[in-house]
This record gives sequence, structure tokens and C-alpha cells, in this order.
Amino acid sequence: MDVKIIDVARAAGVSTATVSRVLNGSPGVTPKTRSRVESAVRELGYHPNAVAKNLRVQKTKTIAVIVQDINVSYFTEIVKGIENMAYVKHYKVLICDSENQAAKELEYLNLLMNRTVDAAILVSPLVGDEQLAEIAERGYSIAVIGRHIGHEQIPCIYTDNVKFSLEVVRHLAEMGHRDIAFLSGFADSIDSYERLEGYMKALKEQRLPFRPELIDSGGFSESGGYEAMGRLLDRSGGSVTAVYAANDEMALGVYKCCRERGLRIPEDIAVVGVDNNRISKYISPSLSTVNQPKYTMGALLVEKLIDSMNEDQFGDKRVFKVDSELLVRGSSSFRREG
Amino acid sequence: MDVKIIDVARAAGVSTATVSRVLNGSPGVTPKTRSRVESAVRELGYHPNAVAKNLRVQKTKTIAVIVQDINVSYFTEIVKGIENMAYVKHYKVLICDSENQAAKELEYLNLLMNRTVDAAILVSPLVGDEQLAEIAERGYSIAVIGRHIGHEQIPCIYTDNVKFSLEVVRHLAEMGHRDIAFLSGFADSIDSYERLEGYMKALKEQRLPFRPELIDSGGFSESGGYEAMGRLLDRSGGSVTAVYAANDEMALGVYKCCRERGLRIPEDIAVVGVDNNRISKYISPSLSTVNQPKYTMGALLVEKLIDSMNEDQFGDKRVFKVDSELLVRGSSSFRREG
DNA sequence: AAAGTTGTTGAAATCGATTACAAATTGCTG
DNA sequence: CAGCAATTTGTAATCGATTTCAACAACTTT
Repeated sequence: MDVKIIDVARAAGVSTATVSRVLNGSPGVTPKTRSRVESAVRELGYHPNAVAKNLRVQKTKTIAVIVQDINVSYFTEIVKGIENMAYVKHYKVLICDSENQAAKELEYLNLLMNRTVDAAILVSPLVGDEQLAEIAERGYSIAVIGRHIGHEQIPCIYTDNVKFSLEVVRHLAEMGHRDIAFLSGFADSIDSYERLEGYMKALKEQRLPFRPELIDSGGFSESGGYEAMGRLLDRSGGSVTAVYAANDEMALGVYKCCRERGLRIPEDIAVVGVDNNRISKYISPSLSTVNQPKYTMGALLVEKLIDSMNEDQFGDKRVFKVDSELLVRGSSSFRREG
Repeated sequence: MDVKIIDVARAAGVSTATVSRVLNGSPGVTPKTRSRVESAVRELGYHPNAVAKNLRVQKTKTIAVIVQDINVSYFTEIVKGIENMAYVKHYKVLICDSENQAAKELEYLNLLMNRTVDAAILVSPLVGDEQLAEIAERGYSIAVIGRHIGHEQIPCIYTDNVKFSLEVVRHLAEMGHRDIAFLSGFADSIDSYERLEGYMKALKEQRLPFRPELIDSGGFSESGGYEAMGRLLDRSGGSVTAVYAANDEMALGVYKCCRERGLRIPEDIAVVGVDNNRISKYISPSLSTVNQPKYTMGALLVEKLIDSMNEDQFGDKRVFKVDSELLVRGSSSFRREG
């Protein structure tokens, strides 16, 4: 506290410029003066004021990470990947919980405008592409995890929603299901469109009819999944035999609803989720789900982002598509006889 | 980008002082000039540079939260409480993952010294009391969640380890168990001592013998719990009938070990964990555990901390003890006949 | 109308570092 | 040992806001 660079300079009998050079490992300092400065630093217990430095160099080496819910393991695993990589790159991570609100995401993006952070990473953002593009074009550094953004200046890493949705529904069809419901997160989100697309593709491929009453959405939450499943059963008169939920949280809600209505999983209803939450492996029956390399996605993207900010070039590549895999477990392993 | 307070001042035909006053809602500005400044701000799309402000006012309105593992729900629920409360108080949260290393905790505490953050909250820190005291005495703002710190300047919120450990072991004894193992996190941590104390107290109360070979530790991780349980069974020749694990993660490891060795829970082995992780409710059999109001602990402490920094006074109270409750579930509900 | 209040505004110092440029020192070379 | 280049060091401007203090204006009061 209270000891600043000028104090160190005086103690070492040099100028602040020299102290600064020593601190930052700049060249052109005699070993002798260097060590004189270093011992002054040590004796005084000097800690450079990061805020002053940030102002001068116009950087904070801080990245904002905006997630929908800090408590969901899909997000925390990504955040962990980001934090760990940021740590080795000497960057800090500001955590922002948007509580599923696009408005809050935008508010957090103000951290970019007021220069609190050098960049922001949005994980499965609710904000639309156009709005993100506009921000990027104003010169701010943003990146997206969990969605493909078709914009030059927005690096992103994602898995192919259409592809894995197709795989999920194909899997269910192959297990003998004909009436497969789809529970999206938010009906009007990009994720939902893409997953619905994969769902439709699979239906067509498997020559199954499309029944609009088997589509609903539950806001990615357990309670939302629970309610959506209730509506679904009421509406379809119980003809549904399989449910594809947009994430594992909602699948838990489906489990609960089935339990309450005396429907057995997987014998009466098959369930598949997405995200491979920690719980999905432990719950009984274990939940079939789609796994994504979450930690790696976070770590990889932030690494590229930091490198690009430091002009080490992005190596051109700004869009990363990673593979997901369908994990078939207990909740969908009962074969239904046609 | 690039538009600063002086530009706004010029556009509005006033001085930077006046612009600043308008921006910060300071009194003594004519409504007329105020609105002139406001429209200039709007027209130019001006965003005040937070770094410059931070330097001038010697605050960053940012708090570092240091946790052992971002992926564990015990921590994320606390972090969520902190973040949400910080948000309403207009503070930001830097997330720091110490990966169970005291050295990394200390490194992150440098964020205090270099003024990157105004305060740091340590959740169940590995760093010892003395070291924390020393930092607090140097004038830095730190607070602790999950442990009682007997120091004037360190606010803390915690649950009584001794008390709930006693309850856990008493419960097991009442279910007919005589050979109750205790798996601590890190053998030499304060938590462990306190929990061991509660364990001993319960043994004494229930007139059960203390068997040192029933004590082990597993680093709070699932794999650590798995290995500790293995050692325990090997060592005790299978005489153990109940396990008290220091957290739910380790309890999961215990489950795995039991499954592999063909031991049924709860018939052959009863298990109780701590933390009430999300999983504990869903796993089968559901895991008995100790619940703490994690979200509230985070929110409450950060609120008090922020208020105290803004001189709104701490109201004297710096130490908060909250109640925990033992949730008896499937894993410990089989009564053993004496 | 002079003097005293009160209320608005602005000039300039300040926060604590980095860095461009100038100055001083050192070391070579002929 | 003068002259020049290379190296090391220092002076002072700068980053972009806030805030103290003084100046000024607009009203009262006598």
C-alpha cells in the first residue's frame, strides 16, 4: 500500500523510467542497476498499480465470460477451460451470469465499451447474430461458444446442432420409436431452429410423419422440461414414446414428470438429452445424451482469442467446429417392437 | 471508441468537470446544461473509460472470488449468490480457480496488492488463518466463506463443522452402525480437524470405540474418495459398515468402490456426504448429505462486504454462522440390527 | 446601489504507471 | 585523444477520467 514507482526509483537512485523498464523486462538496463532496482522493489514491498498500467497501455488483460447460468455444468466446464487457459496466458476472467436474459447479456457487453475488459466471450448467447455483428464491427473483440456465427470478426467454436440432432432422432427411430417428441430450449432461438432441422431431417430419412403437437419448449430448465412434458402428454393423449430434450436439465424434468405419471423409462418412454451433465451418468436410469468437449472448447477458443489480440495472428482460422458424440445409455436402450 | 470526455465537453460547450458531474449525478448542475450534456453524450455515443475512473477514484468495484474448483456445485452455487448480489450492487466478479493449490490462492491474492480488485472472497481456502490475518492487517479487504476465522478484520460466514459432523455420526450410530469410517478432504486442513472433532464427540456420546484405521482422506475429489474407500476396506478387512465422507464428490467415489466390490448401499454400507450437490438427490440410492444454504451464504457475505467497503458500516457483525441440516436419504436409511 | 449569499461553472491538479525523445555515458576507432 | 556510435538513463508527456478551488453570475438584503 502506498508505495509507488517513484518511491522505488528514489530508493534505488534511478528514474521511474528505469524502474519501469526493470519491472517489464525491457532491454537496455545494466545488470547492476537492474539488481539495484530489484532489491529496492523487494525492500519496499512494491506492487505496481495495475489500474494505472491498464490506463497507460490501454489494455486490462481481462476477458468477460457471459453465461446463462453459473450453476449448470455445461457452462461451468466451459468456464473452467477458459479460466485455466486464461491463467496460463496471464489473463483474468470476469464472470457474468445472464440468467437467461438477452437484456442482461447486452448490459454485460457494456464492459467492452467502457474498457473494463479487452474482450468478451458469449456462451450460447441469446442475443442475435446481427446485434453481435454490429458490436464486432464497432471494433470490439467478441467470441462465441456453442453457436456458429457467420461473421469475419467473430471467432466461434461449436458443434453441429443439425448433425447431432439427426443422430439422436435416428437412434430413437432405430430403437423402434415412431412418435418422437422434441423439447427445445427457447422456441425462437437459433439452436432450436437447427435442432429442429436435424429432427425433421431424421423424420424424413426414417419416413416418419411430422406431428407438430409433439414439439414444445421448456427454457432449458428442469422445471420447464417438467411442464413441457406434462403439456405434451396431455396433448398427445399419451401416444408419444420417446422424447428428445434440448438439454439434460430439461430431461431431468421429463424424468420427474414420467415418474409422477407412472411412466417407466425406458420401457414406456425413451429419453435423450444434450450436454452430458455430470448428473446424466449417475441418475437412474442413466441418461442418453450428446457429449461435447466443453472444457476444450473453452480453452481452445480463449487461447485463439488471446493470441489474436496480441497480434500473434489468428492463423486465419476463426471458426472451429468440433465433434460431438451420442452417448447411448439406459434411458433409450429399450427396443420397442413395431 | 475514441470519444472521450473532452469531446463531449466540447460538443456541449461546457468543461469536462461539468460533464463528469452530469455523468455521476453530482448536484449543482442546471437542468438546462444537464440536458445539453446528456444529448451530447447520446449523439457521440460516449462511454466513460472505466479504467481512467478507477485510477482516479482508487476503486475498481471488482471482487475476486477464489474457489478450489469451478466445476463443483458447492462452489458454483456460492459463486452464483455472490455474482447475483454483486450485480445488483454494481460490482463485478473475477473468478479464480485455485485447483486445490494453496500456492495458487496466494497468487490470486496478488490481485489485491496490485489493486485489480477491491476485495477478495475465499471459499473454503487452503491458506491458513495466520496468512490471511497478515494480509488483512496490511489493509486489504478479504472475506471467507465456509470457515470461521477469528479475526476482527475478516468477515466470514460458515456452518458449524463440529456440530453437523456430530449429527451425521450420531445418525449413523442410531441406525445401528458401530464401525463408522471418516473420509476427510485434506487431512491437515482446518475443516478436517473440526469434522474429526465432531466425529469423535459422537463416538464418545454413543460409547463407540475409536478405530484410527477407519480414518482416511481423499482430497475432496471423486477419484480420491474412490481410492480412500479402497484402502479403507483393505485395511479394515471389511468390518466397516458406514462411511462419512467430507463431501458428496468423495461419496460418489465411495459408491463406485462399493459397486465394484459388490457391496450394496445401504444394506452393506451406509454412506453420508456433505454439501448436497445436485447429484446427491438423483443418484441411486439417493445420498444422505448435509445441506448448507450456499447461495445465501455467498449473497449475504458479499453484500456485507460491499456495504462495509462503502462505509455503510458493517453493523459490527462480521461473523455469520448459518445452520446446516442433515438430509437423510436412501444411502443411510437401512437399519442395522445390533 | 453596495454588499453579501447562494448556486453554477471551469481551470488545472491528480491518480500511478509507460514511453518517446533527449541527454549522458561508455566504448571504439583512427 | 578527438570524434562518433552504441548503450544506458532521465525528463516530461501521456492515458482519461474526477475533484478542489477559484471565478463568476444571479439574487437578496439593507
